[in-house]
Amino acid sequence: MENAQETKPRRGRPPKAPDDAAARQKLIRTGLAHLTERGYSSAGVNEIILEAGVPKGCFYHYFRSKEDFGAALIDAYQSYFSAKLDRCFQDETLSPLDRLRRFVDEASAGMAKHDFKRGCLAGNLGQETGALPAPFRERLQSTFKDWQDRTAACLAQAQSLGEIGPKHAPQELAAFFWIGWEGAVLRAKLDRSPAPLETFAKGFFTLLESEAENQ
Amino acid sequence: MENAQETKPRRGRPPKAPDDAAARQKLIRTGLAHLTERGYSSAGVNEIILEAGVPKGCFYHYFRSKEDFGAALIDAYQSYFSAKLDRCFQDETLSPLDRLRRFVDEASAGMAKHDFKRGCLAGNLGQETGALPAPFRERLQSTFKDWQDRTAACLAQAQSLGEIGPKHAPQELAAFFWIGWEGAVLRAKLDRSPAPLETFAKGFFTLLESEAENQ
DNA sequence: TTATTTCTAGACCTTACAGTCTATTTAAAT
DNA sequence: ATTTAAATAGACTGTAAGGTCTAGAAATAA
Repeated sequence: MENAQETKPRRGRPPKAPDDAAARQKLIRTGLAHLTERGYSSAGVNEIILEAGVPKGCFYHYFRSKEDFGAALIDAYQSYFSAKLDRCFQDETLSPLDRLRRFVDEASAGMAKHDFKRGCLAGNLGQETGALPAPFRERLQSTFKDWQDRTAACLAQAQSLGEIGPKHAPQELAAFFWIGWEGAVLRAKLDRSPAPLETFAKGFFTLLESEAENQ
Repeated sequence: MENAQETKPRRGRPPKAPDDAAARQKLIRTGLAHLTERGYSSAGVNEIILEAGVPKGCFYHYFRSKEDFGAALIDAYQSYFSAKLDRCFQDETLSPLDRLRRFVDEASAGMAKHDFKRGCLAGNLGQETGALPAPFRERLQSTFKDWQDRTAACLAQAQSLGEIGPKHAPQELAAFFWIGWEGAVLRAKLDRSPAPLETFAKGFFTLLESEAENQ
């Protein structure tokens, strides 16, 4: 009666909400650092727990397996990144196109902060598809779809404001953007340089400009 | 005297030229299949020699280590691919821009032949940088530089023939192309679909067209 | 033939890895 | 207090991986 939820209170120590579990969070953070740098296959559970300062039993208390952990990392990255996109794409102080530019700048700064040694988790794992647990594929695809949709919405606004022309569908442009952007992140990592990000962004915005001029 | 090369003939069984060594070639071919599909880290020497039907001692006769093998694969892929580019970019029956289109079509057909399960070796390993033997990085970078240079030469021709405008430098465009193309290959592998290749190619050629119109 | 070297062959070794097991400690309900 | 379950702790296990070793077959100069 006094309990808001209908579940009667069980005896024993109640489980922490996953978000509060410090050890779990530490594992996720450390795991993201490792996987964005090394990918899934060559990332070791032992290394990760060592760096996180969490014992093994604890890892397998929160995650059934490395695969389960990997899936959790994809989800964590996906929501972290969606939030980042929203922050940029819903910034009312900027024009829609400038919001996209803001994302590009922030992402670039983010890579710089780690000396261009860390890439995009979705890109890394996407490339590893052939070596990954099968369920990862769908998760990664829907991740890209999500980012693409948010980007398309931003581009649609730009289009309705006349910042870009009506020549191409926003969805098509957004698809183009994410295809190329992931390639740019890949090269930035390989070259340890922001140049590929800039090169791609410059080309992409040139494409958009031409769209505006040719309408 | 009768020997063309100055090296005096040694006793014992003479080493086969690497190109003739059937076992070595089989290993390279099988290795390329595995690494384009799974990358370096998760590809197993044992699996490869098993599929190649070559005993282990034989592998370590031709290659000092997995790393050495990987380096040989990069070189093999690099020269195989450069030849492919030359075949396209020096096709006199086509206009320069159509040569690039030919490359896109051939590469797309190549991926389709393997059900989009195999990607680009350089792209795969580039993404794995953080987990790779350090010397691989430079090798991969020079691989991309080589492809980019060949592509820039083709675009320069297109520019001198007026197929594209003088707005951007061919090197810049070629850099943009390879950044995005590798991203497209990544996504094509993840999606098991030619769509990303087409989407990127379409956008890229649109960009070039606008270059022509705006000159 | 014989000496010498390459190439083939695969059993074996070592290490690193994901995953298990058994305690112990901590926190809440009774 | 006592009971119950969560969370921490880390030694241990089994296997798969890269790499070594030794032996023999094949090839050619002497």
